[in-house]
Amino acid sequence: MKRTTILDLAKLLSLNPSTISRALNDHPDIRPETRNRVKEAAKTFHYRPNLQARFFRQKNSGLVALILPELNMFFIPGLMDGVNAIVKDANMSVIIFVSDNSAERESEIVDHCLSWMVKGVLLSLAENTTHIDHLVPLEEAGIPVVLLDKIIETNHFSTLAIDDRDAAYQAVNHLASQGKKTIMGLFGPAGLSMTRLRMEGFQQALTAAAIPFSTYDMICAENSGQYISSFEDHLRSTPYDALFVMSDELLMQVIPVLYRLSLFPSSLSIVAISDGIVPYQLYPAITHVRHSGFDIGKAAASLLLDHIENKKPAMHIKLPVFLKEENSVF
Amino acid sequence: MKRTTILDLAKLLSLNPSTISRALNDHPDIRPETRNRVKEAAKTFHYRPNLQARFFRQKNSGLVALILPELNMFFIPGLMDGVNAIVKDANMSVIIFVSDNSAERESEIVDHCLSWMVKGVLLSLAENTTHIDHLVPLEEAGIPVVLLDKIIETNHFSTLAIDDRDAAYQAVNHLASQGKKTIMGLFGPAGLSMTRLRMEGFQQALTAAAIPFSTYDMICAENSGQYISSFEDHLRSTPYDALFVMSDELLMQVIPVLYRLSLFPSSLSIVAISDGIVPYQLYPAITHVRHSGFDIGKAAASLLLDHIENKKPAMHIKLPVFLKEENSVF
DNA sequence: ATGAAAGCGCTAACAC
DNA sequence: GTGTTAGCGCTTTCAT
Repeated sequence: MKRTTILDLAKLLSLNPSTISRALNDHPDIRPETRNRVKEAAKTFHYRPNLQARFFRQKNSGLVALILPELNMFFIPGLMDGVNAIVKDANMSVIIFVSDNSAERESEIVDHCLSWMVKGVLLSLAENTTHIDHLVPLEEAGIPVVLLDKIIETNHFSTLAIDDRDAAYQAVNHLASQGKKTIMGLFGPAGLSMTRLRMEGFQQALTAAAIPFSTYDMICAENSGQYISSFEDHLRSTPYDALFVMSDELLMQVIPVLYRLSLFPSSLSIVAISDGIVPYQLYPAITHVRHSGFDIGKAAASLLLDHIENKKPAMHIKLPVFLKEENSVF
Repeated sequence: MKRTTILDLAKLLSLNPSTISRALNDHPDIRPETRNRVKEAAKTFHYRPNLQARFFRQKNSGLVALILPELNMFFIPGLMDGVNAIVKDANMSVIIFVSDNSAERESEIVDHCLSWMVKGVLLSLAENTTHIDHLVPLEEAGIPVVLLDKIIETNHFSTLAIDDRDAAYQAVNHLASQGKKTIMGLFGPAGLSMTRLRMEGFQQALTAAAIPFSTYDMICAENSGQYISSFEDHLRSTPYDALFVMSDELLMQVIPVLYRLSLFPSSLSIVAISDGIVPYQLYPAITHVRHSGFDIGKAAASLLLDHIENKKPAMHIKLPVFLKEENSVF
């Protein structure tokens, strides 16, 4: 059974294809009577627009690309939800790509987005992406890009992330204000700008609190989780009174270690940067600086739509974050 | 700067557009020499295929739709990852939709998939979807559908999920084999077939172990989490020696309650159906029947591709699950 | 091994 | 307010 097309409807109603098209798209020129006739016929004959044809004709795609380095349980679902909420309200759809944290793959995906003629790109960078040269073709094609979460600041594209430095600062400042002196910071991959900023915030807070700082108080755990065991050895041999953890991912890895060493919940104060779910799995709940994937997704998608509609200069947005303090009383 | 098209290349090389097209697509008819000339020109002039045009011409879209009821941190990221892994290897892309657990929205999305001329649909049903009438148009259009995770069994479409009944059976059987007698089962929304099957497995295991069963030993928590508090009251007043939790989502909600009542980790044995992450956040880790969103996503996407390539009858696949026992020794 | 030509379904000038 | 017409970029018969 062939699919009903605009031409079919045109013949059926002895009208011109363009009239059908206009009627279906609520063009003001069309008489309401005609419009209704057309829409009725469309309904009875199960007409469905061929988006492929429409977008081809219109030289755009109604698609927003979301490129993510990986799909994990932290942050990503919320982020996607936020993106989706905004994009669907703009009558567009989300086409999703995963770079598997590979800069080369990311580059291929960007190419593919060009081929798809997407209307915009939301991109969270792969871990080993060190420059944004591969995005130049998007810029040349006039396709707006918003970098989110894992970003590199550049004049060419807007970026949106939380205020990483301040997040770490607030967290560590809280520990300092509790009188904690020996503080261990646990960080993610050292290559990420996100990590560097959080390390800066960490150090700045220590400095501000006049807490003597040595590099031994920071550990960068690369992706694998194998570093966690060296971290365990370190913890075993060195007494800390507080621990700063820069992400939910690390928090989740480190918690079993702390249980094993009986450092949690009793002797070690913990503060994390978190989306606020994992901290409540623990008892007592963990004080954390709260961020939200959903908010970031929403904000980034809104910004992208803004860029799609109005050509405007790139901007760098830092979403503020707030400390969510938990009572550590038993 | 206009985008380079096949026509541009044709003029440039004094060849016919069709030759260019064939050369770029490695058609065997084309002489290697010509092919290389064309590909070189394509590279130097930054030719990018217009997928919109190609797919329009070919009457398909290179898109697989993934329709999910919601984006949560359990299961979904893994599922998406699995889907994506398979789909990208088949040179197709994933277009994602979220039904927000609304049957009406799901219906609209299905319509939209038709308009997109997607090559196949992976669908996890909304909570209040009770029939699959809205999928008939897909069937009529010859677009394969695979229902996954949240499913309704039907003759019309393939389904893929874990063996829910067996998962619950194994879990409760394990508790029974440990000599547990008073067992509380915590379940999700009663409307889901997934829930009903897990309840069946729960009861069957109790029956098999000759454990007297009363309906008071089961609670269905509807989505909101407000039921959790009534569950807390119930737990406070009734002494159980074991708890079965049917999902990670519930497990995560219930853990803080158990801590609060001091039922965990000491007095109450817990078994859950889980993807195996949350159980290790706790100490001691929780014995669970392990399933995997990634595996389900991969299997469902593979099945869908199979349906896309070869017209074959619908099948119902139940992925097996296994008990992952943890030592509860302190 | 390459060329010629048609057409996928839709929209947007431009006419009337 | 509706019709006419052309064409988006690509693939694919069919012919040579």
